[in-house]
Amino acid sequence: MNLKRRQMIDTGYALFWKFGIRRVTVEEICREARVSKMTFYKNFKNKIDLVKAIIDKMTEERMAQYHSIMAKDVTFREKVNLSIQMKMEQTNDLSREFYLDINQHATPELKAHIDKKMQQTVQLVLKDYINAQKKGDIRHDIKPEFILYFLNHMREMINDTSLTNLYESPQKLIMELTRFFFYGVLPRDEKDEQTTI
Amino acid sequence: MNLKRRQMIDTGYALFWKFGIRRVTVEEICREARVSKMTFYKNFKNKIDLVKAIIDKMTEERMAQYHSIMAKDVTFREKVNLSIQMKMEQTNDLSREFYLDINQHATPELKAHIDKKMQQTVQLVLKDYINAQKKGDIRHDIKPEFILYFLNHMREMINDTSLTNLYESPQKLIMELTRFFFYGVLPRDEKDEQTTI
DNA sequence: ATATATTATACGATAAAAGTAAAATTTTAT
DNA sequence: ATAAAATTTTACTTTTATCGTATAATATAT
Repeated sequence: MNLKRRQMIDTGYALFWKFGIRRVTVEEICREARVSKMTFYKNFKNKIDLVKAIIDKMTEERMAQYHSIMAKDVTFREKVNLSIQMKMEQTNDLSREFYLDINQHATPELKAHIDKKMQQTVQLVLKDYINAQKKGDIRHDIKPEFILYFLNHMREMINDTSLTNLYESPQKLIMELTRFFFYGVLPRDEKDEQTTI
Repeated sequence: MNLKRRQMIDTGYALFWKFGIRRVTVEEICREARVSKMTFYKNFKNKIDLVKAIIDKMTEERMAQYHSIMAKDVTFREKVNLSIQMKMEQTNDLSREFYLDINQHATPELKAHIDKKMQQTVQLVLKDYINAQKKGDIRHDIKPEFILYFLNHMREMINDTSLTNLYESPQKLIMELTRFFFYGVLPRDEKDEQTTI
């Protein structure tokens, strides 16, 4: 019966989304989730462990969504368009408060966990792009390792204030990066709906 | 130089609005307001004292707004119309978090202070309505205190889902309430621009 | 009926926040 | 330029909140 677990993850997500991590107490989550503190600590090592579980759930859901897009019977470019859309919607998953607390206040342990998760998803996505390259959907003269590098460093760029300052919100920057990544990769000869100067 | 004081009140308001009172620390307010802790405690007895100052400022501003409406050279009906509009806009002044913390977590001292403030403003508005009644702008057989009660509870009604569900939009409900307020209060013999069935 | 899960309560340890004091620095007015 | 006032810095004590755990009591499922 992991109903309770789900409840804790859901209310944890809701509260963290609103107030960030540090402003929310374990007891508060328990109260909201109608769960005793003991069951909380039976399910999670501590608050950070809950954050991890939440992030895991989020990334799982994202990956499922991503895979369902990649499984569609449409052109690669269309898949790319859909995943851009997806990414845009997902910017709402992490509120500013949640995001700030993770990046500024997170323990090295939590950061490591997030990095690991990122690595995993990156590896999966990379496979798709290597395949796409074989099929000619991506330029042949681009190193897959560069794509990997770029994907790995997107978060760093998002945290780079000199970059974020150029945009009205982190979300806008994420959109820009994503767009740049995809459209910088597409082969030149496949211009279908794009118009030039 | 009460610039610092204003800064503290403003950032205090902003943070309390977002997170409620208990989730915000004095040091955080100082950091945000670019003010040392010492000047905070030179200006305010404690955090609750800052909350009081914020509430005082809010009520002052509201009252100023109200008085500027009542000073206009328009009919009483129009004045009431404007003040109802004003009240509806003020829903954004107190966030849900701020409101909850005040009502659930407030010390008896703070509650007393708020009650006192409320009483003062109520008395002022009451005067206006008693005058209006003398001038014949309001039915003679209605208690002015009841009018105040009704106006004060309009916001609550608008937040009552069982009521809002009856209307296609909150605005429609506001219109309904306003219309109800007028027809129930205005003297029968003064029907000017209204047309009947 | 018995194992398992969950809660309620109480508790000590720890960390965070509140609040104070004194000296150093900056601002402001003269 | 200088004295007075305001503000900050630093360091500190006290208070409060939160964490995390132990235990006994209660509920739930098979």
